[in-house]
Amino acid sequence: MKQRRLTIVDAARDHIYHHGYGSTSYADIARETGLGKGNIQYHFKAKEDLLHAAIDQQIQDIREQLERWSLDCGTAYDCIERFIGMVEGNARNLSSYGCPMGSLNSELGKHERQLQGRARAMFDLYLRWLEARFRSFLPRKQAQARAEQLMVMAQGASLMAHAYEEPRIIRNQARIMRQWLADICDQS
Amino acid sequence: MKQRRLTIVDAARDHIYHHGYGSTSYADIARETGLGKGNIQYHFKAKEDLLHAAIDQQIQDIREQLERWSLDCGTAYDCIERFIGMVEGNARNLSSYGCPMGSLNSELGKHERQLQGRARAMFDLYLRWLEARFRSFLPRKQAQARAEQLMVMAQGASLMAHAYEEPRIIRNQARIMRQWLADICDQS
DNA sequence: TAAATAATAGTACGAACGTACTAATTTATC
DNA sequence: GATAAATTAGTACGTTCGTACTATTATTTA
Repeated sequence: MKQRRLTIVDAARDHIYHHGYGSTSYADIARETGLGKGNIQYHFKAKEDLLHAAIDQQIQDIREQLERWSLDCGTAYDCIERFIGMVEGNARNLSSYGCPMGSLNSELGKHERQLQGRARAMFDLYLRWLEARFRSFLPRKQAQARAEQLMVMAQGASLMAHAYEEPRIIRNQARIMRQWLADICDQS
Repeated sequence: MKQRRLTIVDAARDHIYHHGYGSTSYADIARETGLGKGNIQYHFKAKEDLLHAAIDQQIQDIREQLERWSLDCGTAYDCIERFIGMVEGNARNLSSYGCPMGSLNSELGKHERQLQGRARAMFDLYLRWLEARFRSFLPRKQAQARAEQLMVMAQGASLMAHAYEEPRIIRNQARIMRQWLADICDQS
């Protein structure tokens, strides 16, 4: 049954996001899904498999989200602003638990470099998508630099907001990002 | 013997920075200091005490560093640039292990909110110091916002550089921060 | 120097974890 | 409806961990 697998992965994503990968156990997933511990292990032999599946599903979600944005938004400017809007819209979760990508990368980078490589793929998706949008009105190298800078600001805002448990920090930085984006467009 | 305590705390700081608090055990500290496990526990009854001591010592280091900078640097502009220079100078470590403050806050924020409060004090030191420097040429609210923004950029740069294991990201962002600082000074 | 205190090492214990394994139950297939 | 496969639950095992405890050695103090 495909549905069962999805239930488990969803629970794993939530628990990893809220408590970190190292503090997520089979017992936790079993409790939160109401399934037996052995059942979880039947679907995911090793704990790493659970993490891979959680990341893969999140990558899929991001892909679909970016495709939707590409269709919905008119100009490249609107697309990039949609990204900023997403950050601001998640202010509460970001300040409570940090960024799902950022905090996972931070944790995995400490000891499990191989697993971190998978988590990094999430950043790649956003970075490449943003870079493509910036290329609508900027040369290649500048577009790359701007995409990187925007991700830096978004990640920094998430981390600081999480440290202070302060959604206001996200909102302040979102305003700054919008001004920053407008300035870039004015210049070009 | 005060020296013994310091040896343990130093080892704890390094290990927590490199592997995270959750992946730091008494056995690890014992191995890296060459002391017996029971001895470590004699000096620090609970694991939390070890973390508190590590943070306290780091806070002390930051305090002394900021005082030194306040004396050494001429203008407020120089002071702030010294901060940016520190980030850039640590590019290699930051890309290998992330920021000691940022990654610790990110980890503790997930489950141990009380311990995170102590870690947050490190951010406060830098933020207040930067804010005081910005106030040399900016009104209070603006100085506060600028300090926050600079920390956001520094933390975002560290996190992204760590995710990609790429010191280049730190260096790129340091250049952007310098330009950003120069623009602020021009405007005022 | 003798007694007391501090410091050090080692071990024991209970809990939690990832994993392996087994048995039972459900679902699918012919 | 019988047989095979997939699914589910539960348990057992070996390891690691934080902590508690004991014994031993070094240091201080009177």
